[in-house]
Amino acid sequence: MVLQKRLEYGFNGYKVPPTPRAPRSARKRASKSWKKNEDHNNNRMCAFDLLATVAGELLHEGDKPNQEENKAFKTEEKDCDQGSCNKSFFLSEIISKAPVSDSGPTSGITVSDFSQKAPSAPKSVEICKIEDINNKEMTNEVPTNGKPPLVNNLDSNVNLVIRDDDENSCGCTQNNKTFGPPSRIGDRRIRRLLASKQWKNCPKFNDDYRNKKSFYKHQRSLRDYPFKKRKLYQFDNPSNSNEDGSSLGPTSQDPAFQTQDSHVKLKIKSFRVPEFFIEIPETATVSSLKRTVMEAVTAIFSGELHVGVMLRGKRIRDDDKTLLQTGICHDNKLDALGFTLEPNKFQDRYVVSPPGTPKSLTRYSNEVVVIQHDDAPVTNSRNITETGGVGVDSRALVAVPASNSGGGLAVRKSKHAEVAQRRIRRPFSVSEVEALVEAVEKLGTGRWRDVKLRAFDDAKHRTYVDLKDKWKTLVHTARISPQQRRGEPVPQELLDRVLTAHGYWSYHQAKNQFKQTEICRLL
DNA sequence: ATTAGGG
DNA sequence: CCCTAAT
Repeated sequence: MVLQKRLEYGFNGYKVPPTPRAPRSARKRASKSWKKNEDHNNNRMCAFDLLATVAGELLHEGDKPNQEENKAFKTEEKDCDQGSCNKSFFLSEIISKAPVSDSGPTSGITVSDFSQKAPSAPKSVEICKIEDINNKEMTNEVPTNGKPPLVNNLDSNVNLVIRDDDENSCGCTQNNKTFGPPSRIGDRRIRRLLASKQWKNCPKFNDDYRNKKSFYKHQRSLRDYPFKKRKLYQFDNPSNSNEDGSSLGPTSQDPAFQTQDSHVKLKIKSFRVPEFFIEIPETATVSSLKRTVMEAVTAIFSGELHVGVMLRGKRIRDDDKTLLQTGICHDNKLDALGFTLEPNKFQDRYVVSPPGTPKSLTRYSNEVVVIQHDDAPVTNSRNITETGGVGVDSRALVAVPASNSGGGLAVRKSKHAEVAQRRIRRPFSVSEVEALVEAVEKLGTGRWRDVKLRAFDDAKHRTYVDLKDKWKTLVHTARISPQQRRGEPVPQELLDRVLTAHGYWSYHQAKNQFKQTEICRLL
């Protein structure tokens, strides 16, 4: 095509802007310069035909390095869906459907007989010294959550497609991992290109873009956004206070259910808790051991652990469906309903502080925080001490029962008290860094939402902003000398990959951005 | 909601 | 991590 030739010529002839989105002022300037050039336009081609052509070309450009330039980065990647092969589960049974009249708990689900043993007996708590953990860690694989396929996840068009094929298999699929987006998300890339702010600054493009805008908006509305910032002052809406859906199903507070709905009684016959570790002095009493275990279990249950609901072997993904809609109420067969515990992907272990550890260090929050030690060697004496005196490792968080302040009431204290607590610091573990690097290698540095979805979907406390920030510091860390680095050391291999990926993507991002501006010049 | 960047 | 501007 003539046009493409011309474009290519243009690419070689002009200087690539160093920073895609550097200073806002610069961007403004750029947009002004485009306005100037508007009059030079004499291209007859329909704007959208041109865009389609160009988008296709850009797409090709973006994919090419996948196969050629970046063979060096190819590695193998596993996508495991463990939703159905998770070994930790509740055995449960629907006993009966009971009228709402009996004065049960508000959740509508009655849980009983926790102590009974069943085929899947509770896993015994493993107690070991903290030094052992590092050794064990090498062999202990933490199960990850089952997740929808990544490719689908990336494409908003198929985001809502209900998948059946992964429900009953726990086999791992192998994907090639390379730099650059896979071609299947191509049309999303094109959409992104078209929706880019660069285009919006292009006067010629603008009208067409506006026409398409409602379309994009609709697409967005179909997506379910992964997380909402917790609002602090929601006095008016007590039903919102339950952050992570600790009530299963419709609440009986809802008047509609009070009158019409039947309750479902469940008996959970046994449950298993994922493996966790406890550190406790040899001199501790049995009762304090009990207490510690209880603390750990409580923390695990209310912390970063997901509960999955399975019905007849299939995972129910839609949290908003009622029990009635899902058919939970109808199937009275034993084992029809199951609950899975899904530990956080990166949650290598739980460690609970020994009794006597001061809890005053904890910022209150309305969620239970799990004490989590990193495997970084403790270099100072501010480690956990038996006296519980001065020091708790700075990485250790003390569990605060959520219930002790009336279910999050503490956070929503006063309308005037601006108690938007700074979130607790949670250093990235090496495995998290690894996941981040992998995701950025593939997706680039400008798609943090996708990175989040891809690699941190089940890490509720990691927002895409966090990931972006972490990448920023990683790049910085990689550039400074190892002596200047602090915290848990990141393997040099990872840091190298950070720099490589960062270089790769900043180049390609700049290149693509430049193409857009050039194309706009021609319009 | 997301992205980018400064604090 | 937080905050904000701009999308």
